Amino acid sequence: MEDTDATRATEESMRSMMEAMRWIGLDWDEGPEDDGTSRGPYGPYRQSERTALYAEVARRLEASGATYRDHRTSEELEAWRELQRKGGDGGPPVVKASTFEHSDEDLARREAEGSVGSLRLRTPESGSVTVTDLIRGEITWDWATISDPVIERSDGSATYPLANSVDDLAQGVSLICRGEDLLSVTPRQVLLHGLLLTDGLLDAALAAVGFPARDASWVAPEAFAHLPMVVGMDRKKLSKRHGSVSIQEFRRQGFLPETLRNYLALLGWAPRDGRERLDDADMIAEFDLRAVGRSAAAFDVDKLSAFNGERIRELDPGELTDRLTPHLDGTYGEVALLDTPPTDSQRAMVHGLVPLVQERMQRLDEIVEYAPPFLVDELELDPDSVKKVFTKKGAPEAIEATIAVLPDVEWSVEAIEEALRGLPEQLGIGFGKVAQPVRVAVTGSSVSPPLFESIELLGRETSLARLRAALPVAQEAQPAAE
RNA sequence: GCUCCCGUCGUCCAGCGGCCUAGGAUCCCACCCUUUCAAGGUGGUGACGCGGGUUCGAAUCCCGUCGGGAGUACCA
Repeated sequence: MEDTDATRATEESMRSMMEAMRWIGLDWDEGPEDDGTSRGPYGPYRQSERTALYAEVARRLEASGATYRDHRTSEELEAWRELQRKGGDGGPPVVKASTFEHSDEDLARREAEGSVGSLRLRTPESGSVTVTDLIRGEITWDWATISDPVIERSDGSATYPLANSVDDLAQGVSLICRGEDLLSVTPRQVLLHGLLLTDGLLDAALAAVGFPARDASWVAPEAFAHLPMVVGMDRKKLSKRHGSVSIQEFRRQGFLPETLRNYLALLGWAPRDGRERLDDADMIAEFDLRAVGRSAAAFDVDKLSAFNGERIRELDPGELTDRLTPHLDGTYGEVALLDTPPTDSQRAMVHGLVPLVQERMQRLDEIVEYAPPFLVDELELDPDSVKKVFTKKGAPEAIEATIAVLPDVEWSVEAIEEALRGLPEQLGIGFGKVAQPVRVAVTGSSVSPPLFESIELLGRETSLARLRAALPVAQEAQPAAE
């Protein structure tokens, strides 16, 4: 867990990240646990708990001459960079020991003033590095274009380059797989790996601070894989709503974790046979880093939604009922249509509703659009639907006829359908002219789950009560007689 | 500015010199089905950034160009 930046890595943000990973279904064999402990033989696994190791390594690196101290203040550095960028003496802002190391006098003066300075790693002044990336192939940089990184801040804390390089080796990391944004940081990482392995520097440091010894067979990580960035539909990187925050957001919106896993795997990759619908076993069996694409992928919520709807339709009704519950009891939203936990009758109602809504949902949170008529005592009629449907000629008659026929039908979907189907002929109008007014009366809206099923689910009493209550509204809405 | 990366339908992928008058998915449109909304079915619009090469033949190889992205922190 990379929490070397104390200002960003709060207890809360770390917890939220682990929760998000667990929800989406990513587990780990070795690493931190929720309760603050660790699991695995090469811990601790929070970088904030490994500071003694980093400091020990830094001392040894310093003693070996691989580093130098930089006493410049942030202001001095910023001014220098500004000058360089503007073309000051022609070069880009590359920090190299050759031009940056303090003279003996300057060093003495700064130290006398009490400055500690930060610790920079000396990178080669010339020559080049080539790293092999599983996704991008060979990439080469000239060392002259690479700045000497700060590996220890003036307050003594380790920075990401040091901490990660140490942990790569100390914890036996075999594959470094991360975003493309970290590609340019790779040269200094391999440089550090080499230094840490030289003369057993890391092993000695590990022993000195009492951390678990490395397995002797570990060398440097076998491979790097820099994955393409995921960007928004506007091609800008997913900054504002990224990371754990948006994962929790997807959860609230009712995306299934298995949908997210499937969709995310397809960003930058596709199985050989081109199938898009993959379960975990498929992905584990077929995923191949070498087949990952190299260009940034835009996150398309429409496509995600389509996938999600497909998976919702495949859930069995009992499972869907369970998954819907947190969207109805106020866990994820402000609307609480169910008690917590739901009563037996509430659960039965949701269970009965599931077959009616399953094929018309893309996200679980859409249940709040369908459920109210079935879970609420006092039905409110949607004004737009009233205006659109009740004003039509024949609406009150259709409702009256339904009221007349409903008390005596056998209470089944089929019988209800048969009874209502008989009405158009009797009234001399089309079936739509009957169904719509009845729909609005019973469900409160001109858009609802299938009518006969809805009536059946609501029950004879509730359906009749709603029809009777709506009748005067429909009569009122009729255009004045000429 | 400098360094590195990338460039096939709006979007995600397939394509690895001829099977491509470029395929699938999503989106959009039309039609069918239909009690509303969906779901489902059928069909359709839509792309190799540009310019040079190499080759009998290029989306596929090479060069250039343009465009996009990332990095350029005592953040990670």
